[in-house]
Amino acid sequence: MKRRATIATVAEQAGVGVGTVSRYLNGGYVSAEVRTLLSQVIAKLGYRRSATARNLSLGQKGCIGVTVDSSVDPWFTQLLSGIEEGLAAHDTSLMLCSLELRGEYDPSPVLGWIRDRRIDGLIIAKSQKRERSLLQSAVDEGLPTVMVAPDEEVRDVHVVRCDNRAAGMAIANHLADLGHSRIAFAAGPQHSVDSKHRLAGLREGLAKRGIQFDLRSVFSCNSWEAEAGAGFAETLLAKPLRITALVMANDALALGFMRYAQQYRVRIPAQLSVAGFDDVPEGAYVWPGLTTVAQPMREMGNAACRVLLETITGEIGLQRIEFPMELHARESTAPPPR
Amino acid sequence: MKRRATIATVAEQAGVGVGTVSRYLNGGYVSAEVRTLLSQVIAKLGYRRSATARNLSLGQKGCIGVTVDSSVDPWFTQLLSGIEEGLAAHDTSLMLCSLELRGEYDPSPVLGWIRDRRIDGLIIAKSQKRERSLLQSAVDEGLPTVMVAPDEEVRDVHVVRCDNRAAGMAIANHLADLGHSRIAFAAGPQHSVDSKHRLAGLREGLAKRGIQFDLRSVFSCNSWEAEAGAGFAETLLAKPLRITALVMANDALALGFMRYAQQYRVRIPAQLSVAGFDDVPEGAYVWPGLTTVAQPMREMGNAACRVLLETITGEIGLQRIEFPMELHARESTAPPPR
DNA sequence: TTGTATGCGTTATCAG
DNA sequence: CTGATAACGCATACAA
Repeated sequence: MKRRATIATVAEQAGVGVGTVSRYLNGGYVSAEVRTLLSQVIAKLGYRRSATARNLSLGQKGCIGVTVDSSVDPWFTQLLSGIEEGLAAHDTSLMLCSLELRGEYDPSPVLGWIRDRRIDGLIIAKSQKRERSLLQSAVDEGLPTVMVAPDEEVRDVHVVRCDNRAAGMAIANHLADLGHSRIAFAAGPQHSVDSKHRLAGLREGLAKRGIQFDLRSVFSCNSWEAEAGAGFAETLLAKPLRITALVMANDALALGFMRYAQQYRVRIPAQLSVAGFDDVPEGAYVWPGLTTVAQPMREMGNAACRVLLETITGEIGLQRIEFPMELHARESTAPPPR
Repeated sequence: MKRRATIATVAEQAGVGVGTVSRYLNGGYVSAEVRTLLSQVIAKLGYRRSATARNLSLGQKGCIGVTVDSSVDPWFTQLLSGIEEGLAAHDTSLMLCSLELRGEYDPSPVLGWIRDRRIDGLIIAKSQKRERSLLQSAVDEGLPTVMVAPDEEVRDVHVVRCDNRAAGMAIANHLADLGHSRIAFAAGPQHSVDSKHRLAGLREGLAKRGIQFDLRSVFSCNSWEAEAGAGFAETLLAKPLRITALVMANDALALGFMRYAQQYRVRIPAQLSVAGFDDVPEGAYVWPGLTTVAQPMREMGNAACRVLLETITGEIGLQRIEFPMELHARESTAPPPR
C-alpha cells in the first residue's frame, strides 16, 4: 500500500511549487492553465488535503463542542438537530459529550476539550449550577461559548433562551379561557430559574384574570424527570382532588404524571386537565395529547450555532437572544368538570 | 495577551530539551529530579499540549465519527449513550452527524470525514440501502468501521446487531401464552431485513404453538415512524376487527398506532393487544405501557466502541456480534376478549 | 537518561 | 502570478 499523496506530491507531479497548489486549493491567484493542470493531477492522485495539518497551520480546530447533561434527553435531541442544521455547509464538525453517564457526573472530557483547545467553540445546553466550573474554564481560556436555555442567570457568554414567564402566562390564559379556577403547579428542581419563571408567569397570568392562586397550590417534584412526575402523582392522587387543572414544570414531569394518573383510572382531561412546558415530541404521541408551551428548539439550535460561528470568525458583542414560546393546545386540557 | 506556552517554552524554562519534555508527557524515561522540575514548570506556565499537533505528528485524529439517519431517534440516543460510555477514559472524542436534516438526505459531511481522514474510525447506526455508498467509501479508504443494527446484510466491516428472529419468537410465545390465536403483523420499510426477520420469527414461533398465521394477516406501514403507525391504525380500524393481537415491527409504529387507537376509543388491551420491538424509553411512559422486545442499546454501543477502538490500535479480525433481545411484558398485552 | 534534528501536511510570507 | 522557506506544536529516531 503506497503512501498517501500530499500537497508536495501534487506540486512535484505538476511541476509547480507547493505554494501554488495551496493557493489553488484555497482560491487564490493562479493562472488558468496551471489551474486545469492541477485539477487533473489532483484527480489522478486522488489527493485530499489533511484537515489536521490544515488546522494546525491555521491555528484552528475545525470543530465545535456541544455538551449537555444527557444526550438522551428529547429536548436536547431537538436542539441538536438545530445545531447540526446550523453547521451544515460550514465545514465545521460537531463533537458531543454527555456530562452524566451511568448516573455519574463527570465534566472532565469537556474540560479536556477546553484546556487542550480541541474545539473552536462550545455550546452548553440546559446548564445548571454544577456547570459553573465548566463555564468558568471556558471564560478563562477565552473560548467562544454560548449557553442554550441555561437554568441560571448567566453573564460573560452568549445566551439563547426562551421567555418562560410569558409561557407561564400563556398557560394561565389557556386554563382561564377553559374556565378553570382551582389550579396547581408542580415545580422542577429547587433552584431552577426556569421553573420559577414559569410559576411566576402562571401566577401573574391568573391574577390578571382574577383567579386566586395561593402557595398551597404549589408543589415540587425536585427534578425534571418523568419518574418524579409519576412519584408526584402518587402523592397528589392519594388524597381527594381539590383542583381541576395541574400545570407541571415541564413535559417530562407531565408525561410521568399522566402515565401514573391514567394507570389509576383518573380521566384526563375529564376529571383533571394537565399541561406542561417544552413540547417534546412524545407529548404529541400519547393519548390524550399533552397541552404544552413549545420552545422552538431547532431555531434555538440554529441561533446558537450562528452566534458561535460568528464569534469564532469575527468579533461580535455578547448576544442575548430570547425566543417566544408558543402554546400548543392538545387534548390533555378541557373545561373543568361541573 | 501573551502567546500560549508550547513544549519549547517549557523546555527552555526548565533548561532541558524538548525531547525530554515530550518523554515526560508521554511517560518515557526521565530522571526523578527532572520530572519534578518539569511538573512545576508546566504548572507555572499553565502549559497544555496541543491535541492537533500531537495528532498530526502521530498520524491519527483522536476522534471517531458516529452517524445515523437522525440523531432525534430515541433508539439511537440510547445507543449513543453506550458509545459515549465506551469512549470514556479513552481520550478519544466523538463526532456526530445526522444523515437526514430538514428531510433532506445528505451524506456529504460524513463522506468528507472519510476522504479527508478526519476520523480514526466510524460507527454507522441503523444503516439501510442508501448508506451503501458511505460504507463503500469507508471500506475503500480502509477506515475502521462498525455498523450497528444494519437493516441489510453486510460484509467487509464489523457488525453489532440483535437476534430479531428470536425476538419474533419471543413475542409469539408471549401472545400464545396469553391465549391469542388471531394475530396480525404490521411491517416496517419494504426492504428491511429486521422487519422480515421479526415477522419470520413470529410466524415460526406461532407455528410451533400450533397457531396458524396466513399472509392476509401481514400488513405494511412502509416506514419506521410513529406517523405511519397512526396511519395504519386509521385503515385497520376502519373495518371491524378480526384480530385480538397486533404486532408492530417496532415501538415507534406501535406507539403511533396506540395513540390513534385510543383516540378512537379502542380499548387496549381489553379489545386488542399491541406489541412492538426495541424498547424505546417512551414505551414505558405511556399508558398502557407497551409490551416489547428490548434491544440492549447501551451494551451494543459499548461493544461497537470496543471493537472499533481495538481495530484502530491493533489488528483484530472481522467481528460479528449478536445480542439477544429480551421480552418486556407490560400492560398493552393481555388475554384476548372472550 | 538526555538533547538534537527531522518529519507530519498545510498555510503564509516575501522576494522573484 | 509563482516558488522557496519559515512557521504550526509535537513525537521520535539517533547520537551523545
